[in-house]
Amino acid sequence: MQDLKERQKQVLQMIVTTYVDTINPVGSRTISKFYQKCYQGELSPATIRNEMHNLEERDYIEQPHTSAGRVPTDKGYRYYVDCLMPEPKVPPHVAALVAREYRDKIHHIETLVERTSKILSTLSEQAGLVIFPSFEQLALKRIELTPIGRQHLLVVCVTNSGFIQSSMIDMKEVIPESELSRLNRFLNQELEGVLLADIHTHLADRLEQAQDSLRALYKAAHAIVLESFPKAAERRIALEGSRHVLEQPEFQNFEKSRRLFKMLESKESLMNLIHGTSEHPGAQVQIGLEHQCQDMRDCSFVTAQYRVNERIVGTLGVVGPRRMHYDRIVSLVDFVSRRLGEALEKWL
Amino acid sequence: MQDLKERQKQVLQMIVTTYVDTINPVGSRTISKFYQKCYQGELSPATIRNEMHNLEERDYIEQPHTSAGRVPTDKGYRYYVDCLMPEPKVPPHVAALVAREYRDKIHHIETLVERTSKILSTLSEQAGLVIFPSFEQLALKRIELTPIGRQHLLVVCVTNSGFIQSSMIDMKEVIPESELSRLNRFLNQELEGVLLADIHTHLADRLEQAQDSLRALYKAAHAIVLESFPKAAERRIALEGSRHVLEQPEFQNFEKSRRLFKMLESKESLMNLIHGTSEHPGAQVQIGLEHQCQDMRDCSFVTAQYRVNERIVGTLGVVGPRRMHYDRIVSLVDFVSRRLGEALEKWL
DNA sequence: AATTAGCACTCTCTAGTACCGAGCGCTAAT
DNA sequence: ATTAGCGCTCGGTACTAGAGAGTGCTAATT
Repeated sequence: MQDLKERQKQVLQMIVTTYVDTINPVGSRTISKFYQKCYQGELSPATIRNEMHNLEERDYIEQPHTSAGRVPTDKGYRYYVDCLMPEPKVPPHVAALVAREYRDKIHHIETLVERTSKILSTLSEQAGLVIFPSFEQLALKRIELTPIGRQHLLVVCVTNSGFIQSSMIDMKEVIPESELSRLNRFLNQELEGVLLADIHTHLADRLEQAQDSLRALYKAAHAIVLESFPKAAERRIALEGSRHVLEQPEFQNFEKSRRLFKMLESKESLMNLIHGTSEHPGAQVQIGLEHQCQDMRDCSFVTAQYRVNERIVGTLGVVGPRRMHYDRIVSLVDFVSRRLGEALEKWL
Repeated sequence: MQDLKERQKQVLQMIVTTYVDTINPVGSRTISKFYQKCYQGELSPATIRNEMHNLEERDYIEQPHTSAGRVPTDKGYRYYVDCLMPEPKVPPHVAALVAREYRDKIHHIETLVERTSKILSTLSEQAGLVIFPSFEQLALKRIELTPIGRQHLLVVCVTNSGFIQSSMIDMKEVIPESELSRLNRFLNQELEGVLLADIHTHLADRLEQAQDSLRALYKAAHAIVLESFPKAAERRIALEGSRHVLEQPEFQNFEKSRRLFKMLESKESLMNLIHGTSEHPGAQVQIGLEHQCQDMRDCSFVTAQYRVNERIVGTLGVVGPRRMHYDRIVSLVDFVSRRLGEALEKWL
């Protein structure tokens, strides 16, 4: 694809920005006036019409119907986001608002995540969503076995960064106190520094190579670990402010809003759409059909990974109509993802 | 309010049921035919019109406009729910569906609650909601202090019914192992059988009466309890299937759906609406403006408390348009509330 | 006294029509 | 390469007419 001429870029940019602002298909007259104001040059509507024709031939814009103005296509938005959009910058008052939300101590990780989702939604005026962090990529610091009554064992593990994961397991047979504390010491020796994701295989490997004298110990340890770390921890999503999307004029249409809500309510589909996105730092944008999901063809996603100790632990972002203020939203999502990471690091 | 005549009841009942089924204001002709089918009697449209006139004068039904059929008012629905509705009965296939959802072991309480909410939503074809259980009204069985590293203390408490609540607290100063286990034993002696809600005041009272020798111990215990049981545990709500309400014809109207979603997204308002409801067993119904909330004037709530060991621990229910199948929904909500209670009891 | 047939009236909903205006494409002139 | 001008297309709005559903009222009937 050969690149666009300078003036075509200008026209495309104006079409995108005015369309995003006004929802009205943009006509040549409007652009002509706008051009005068922005670039001091003089261009007649007819000239603009010619440029528009070129842009339309190359699929950057389209007409909803004859005798209407032009509207950006997915490709047009994409070009805008990649090449035309002003450098994303978070305005100070937004930064201040976000900072204030994270200021006071938050006791539950749920609260933190849900609050983040709400921040995204309020400041973007779209739907905000946060996939709950997974600590699979963090290293184990210590593990603690506590008997609860006679029947149950509470397994608590703490990661390097101070996160706690606890679960209760049934014990088939009663393990004496002394045995338990030996097992506990053993687990800590074996597993300190191992990634939570690798604990299973680590123990399984060691069990195979183990001498007979240690086999029993390994076996007990493995059993405990197996039960207390469910293999595929189902990940939760916090979604806030879907009503904002509903309020967009393009979703007045009943059929469209129905489809949208079907999607937003299915956590699995949402997960698929935004979880696989690239690992590069900074925000990614998926525009319209780029994500291949017919039901969401009128929506765009702006997402970013968030990190703890430079390890990716989750994804967050914003869902809105294709017609969105990409520059504002991209900077917001990027900014919030960093703040959430920091908040998690400072958490305990 | 004097009661209705038998035939008026019949007419009102037919108006409610056919309106709920069809969304169309019900005319005298329709009722006349319906009457023939149900009661074998013969009544001309004109007679029905007279009865309708009476019912309208007494505010049980109203006309959207002259020359339209009749529609039940809040008062009309209320009379239907209180006096006319068939005895709520859960059809066997619904019971089976619900039972299946609770059959396999569920590891997290979040999963259990969210699944319940989804059940309510799917089977009612409305929005389902469950307020997370609060264990404040359950008695403490044991409490366990575990040091994590040198900085933190994990406080785990188990209720009579086997529920776990754990929280991590910062320690200002390092407490030696022996001191800690003494404290632990002490806490268990003091607090076994006390309601979670009363733990604070219980310890505070004892502290005041304590002899000097025990003062230090009480003080430490109180400090720990204060930090690990946040005073007002903010309660979460699981809400599923709001899209169903959106799909109802009466919410096609943009302004109405906007108002509805504003409400549904504000957990606090929802909480206020359904939390205060009566403690009687079985489902309660709030119809239209009965709940005094203008933003929800077109909605009804069907809610029920759910219990663990006969103690109320939470509320669940269904939100939908005023025009809903009250008999079906009431039986469903009542049924599910009992099943959730049982599931929680059998939980560990 | 209760019921019913008949009729005039009201109001919504739909379809059809006409018209306005925005915006385009094309051609010919600059 | 740019632009002025013209004819054309098409969505949106306003207006009208007619159909249909349903009522309320009156007078007749049981």
